[in-house]
Amino acid sequence: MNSKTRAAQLDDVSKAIIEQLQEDGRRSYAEIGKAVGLSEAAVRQRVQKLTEAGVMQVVAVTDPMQLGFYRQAMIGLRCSGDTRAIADKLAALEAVDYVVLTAGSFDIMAEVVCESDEDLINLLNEQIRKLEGVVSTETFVYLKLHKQLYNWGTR
Amino acid sequence: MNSKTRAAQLDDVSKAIIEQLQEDGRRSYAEIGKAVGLSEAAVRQRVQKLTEAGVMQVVAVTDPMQLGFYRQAMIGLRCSGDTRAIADKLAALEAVDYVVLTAGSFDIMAEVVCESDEDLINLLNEQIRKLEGVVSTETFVYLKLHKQLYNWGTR
DNA sequence: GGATAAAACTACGAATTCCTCAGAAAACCC
DNA sequence: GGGTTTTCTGAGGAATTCGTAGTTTTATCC
Repeated sequence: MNSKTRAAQLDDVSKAIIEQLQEDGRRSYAEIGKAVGLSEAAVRQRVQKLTEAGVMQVVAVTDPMQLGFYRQAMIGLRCSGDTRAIADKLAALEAVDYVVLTAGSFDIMAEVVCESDEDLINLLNEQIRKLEGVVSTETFVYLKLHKQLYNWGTR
Repeated sequence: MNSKTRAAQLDDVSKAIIEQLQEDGRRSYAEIGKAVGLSEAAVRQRVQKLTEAGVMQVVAVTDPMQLGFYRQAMIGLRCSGDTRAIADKLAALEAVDYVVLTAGSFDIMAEVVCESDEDLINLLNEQIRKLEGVVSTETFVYLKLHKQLYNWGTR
């Protein structure tokens, strides 16, 4: 039973808790409790359950630009053979932070984070395009990140 | 002076703090202090500064699948005119959680989160493809999310 | 429908953490 | 060197979290 693929229907209270933590991941259980109408302990239990179930996790997210990674790109890959195996190898690369199997003119899309154009070129030629089964790639260099949200699931 | 675009070089201690919070965004300041060799108050001050500077934020991230959004896709857009204006309009759509201006055969790439195929079709036809300046779109439906990381910036 | 089991919630004391502030140390700038 | 700013530490009190026990609610089974 893979609980990661099926939706456990969340009630409004759990959604409200998630919303609170999407605004501020360090907000206190007590404060969240006040906002959603639950005791502190109940909020704590729910957060623990939601986290264990993989529905939600509280983490720090950073801005690549501010950390010296000046070049980001989305790479579309056309492949032969088993795309899952290729996706595994892509996922193992340090510079790759996002990999998804897709339907369409690309079989896989991967987002990469690099320190410079040179790193990106190296990554592409030395690592990605040498993978067996990768037929061709198309690179979309990021000019400007315009929107990035983490708060779906509560609308 | 837009501090959001230039990297303020982080020292190793701040990077270590970020790593701690990437593992668990609710870890206590005292515990982080022990791990990085700083007092609890100093950790708190640094976290506050990092957050205010936009280098990092601690938030809850959720799994769309577990929340009933069964259809995700990346949409590549070819546009005429000012792509920034179009990106703004895309960003304003609820179902759109990620918008980036790119160089390459697409001018904009947008990730969307929908509850069903029908929602996706509606979104595409009623909202996105009706936007002025959108010449053509290509949709890459997600088959399987393979990797999703939030811990660049510390490698 | 009633008994039983499981799950979710509340309450509360103890332990821990957070917040504020004052002062020390370090870094920086003429 | 003197002055200024920034960063850090330590300490006390306030607030939060944790663990646990007991209660209520919900679900299950016959």
